[in-house]
Amino acid sequence: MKLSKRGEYALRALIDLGIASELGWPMLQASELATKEKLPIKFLEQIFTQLKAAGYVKSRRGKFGGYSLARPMSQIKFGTVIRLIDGPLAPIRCVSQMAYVRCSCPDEVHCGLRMLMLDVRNAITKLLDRYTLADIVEITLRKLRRDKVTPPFLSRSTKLRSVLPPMVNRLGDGGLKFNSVGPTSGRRRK
Amino acid sequence: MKLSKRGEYALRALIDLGIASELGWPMLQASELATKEKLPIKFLEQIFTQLKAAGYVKSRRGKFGGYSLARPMSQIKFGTVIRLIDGPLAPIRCVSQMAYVRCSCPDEVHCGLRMLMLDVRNAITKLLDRYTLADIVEITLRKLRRDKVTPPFLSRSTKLRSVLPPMVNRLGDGGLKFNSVGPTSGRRRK
DNA sequence: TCTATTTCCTATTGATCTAGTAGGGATATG
DNA sequence: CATATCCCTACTAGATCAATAGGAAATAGA
Repeated sequence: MKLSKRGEYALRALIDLGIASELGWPMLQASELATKEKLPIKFLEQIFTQLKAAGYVKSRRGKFGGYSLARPMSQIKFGTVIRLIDGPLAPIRCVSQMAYVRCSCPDEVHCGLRMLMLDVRNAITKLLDRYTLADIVEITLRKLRRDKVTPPFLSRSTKLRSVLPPMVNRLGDGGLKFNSVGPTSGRRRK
Repeated sequence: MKLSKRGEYALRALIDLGIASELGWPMLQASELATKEKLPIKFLEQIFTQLKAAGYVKSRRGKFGGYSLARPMSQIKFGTVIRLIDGPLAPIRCVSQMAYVRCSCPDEVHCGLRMLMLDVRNAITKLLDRYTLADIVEITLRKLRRDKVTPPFLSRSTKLRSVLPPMVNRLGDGGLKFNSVGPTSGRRRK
């Protein structure tokens, strides 16, 4: 039940790439991303290599090079990316659809643990296989605008446009039902 | 997104202990459980030690010793057990309620990844913190009876009662809504 | 062409975790 | 006392994680 750092950085990178591109900045440099999000550069490079090999990003090298998304954000599902980097989503292999392995229990059909874990698996994949990069980018942008905050990797020194390009807003407000966040939860309305 | 073997065996042990006890067999031996479920004995012993220290099981040693549940099954939640053995349920610590740790991202409130992972965490805990051992044991027993199967660890050589004791059946059929299982999915009705 | 900047590629490493194994001690039964 | 059980400590081979290191190849501008 854990996302590796590698996986976490990969998703962060994709999301940032998505946000930047949506704001008219289709290409980001690894170093840029690393400093802003405080990730180790060399590690991030490795991750990009992996993402590139899988067709999620493309790159340009040399001066003013960088990485950009290689396909439409609406076709990048989180589940698929996580599977690529961290392996199967299921808590135990005997409930994995994509990478099933029989377990050691004598009777799989009547295994209570399996029933429970199948539900857990389904709950996880229901979210991760449904939401795409487009969804998350959209929601994040909405939040950022609502609170009048500029995403950090856009505070570039040179050539930063003073006015943000008009944003697409395909969904009505409240389209996706993310639980509102609130720090560590606990009490909410005082 | 993964349950360790240690965690898996712990849950298996508890479930079997629950089933056995519900059938009038309050105590099981580690060796017995290990052979029937095909788990390494010594490893299982270690796990029992841990479960005992946390108050889930109690033990009796010497000849005819064994392990039994130390508290009512309805008070044993899966989430708690897994947290004990495998640590936090949340995919990343910054969305963990029980073991929150701030992550490296510059702005937690506007972090898209965090929003998504919070949903995943909630989906997981919603299941694991709701279902108790009592629930799973009940469902499993129902399934076993429906299909007229005897749980393997009850096929003990000596002193096995010929007639199973009357079972409690506190819930109407279909009370808990587990997805019906079906082998590896794929095609179903040929 | 030369230099600076970027991605690309391969190898290595220290730390931690996983899934056990090993060996024997303490305790209970008959 | 013999036997069966849990109890306790230590150890380990292997994998995985999260980087780090060093340089090669490509690109842009002077």
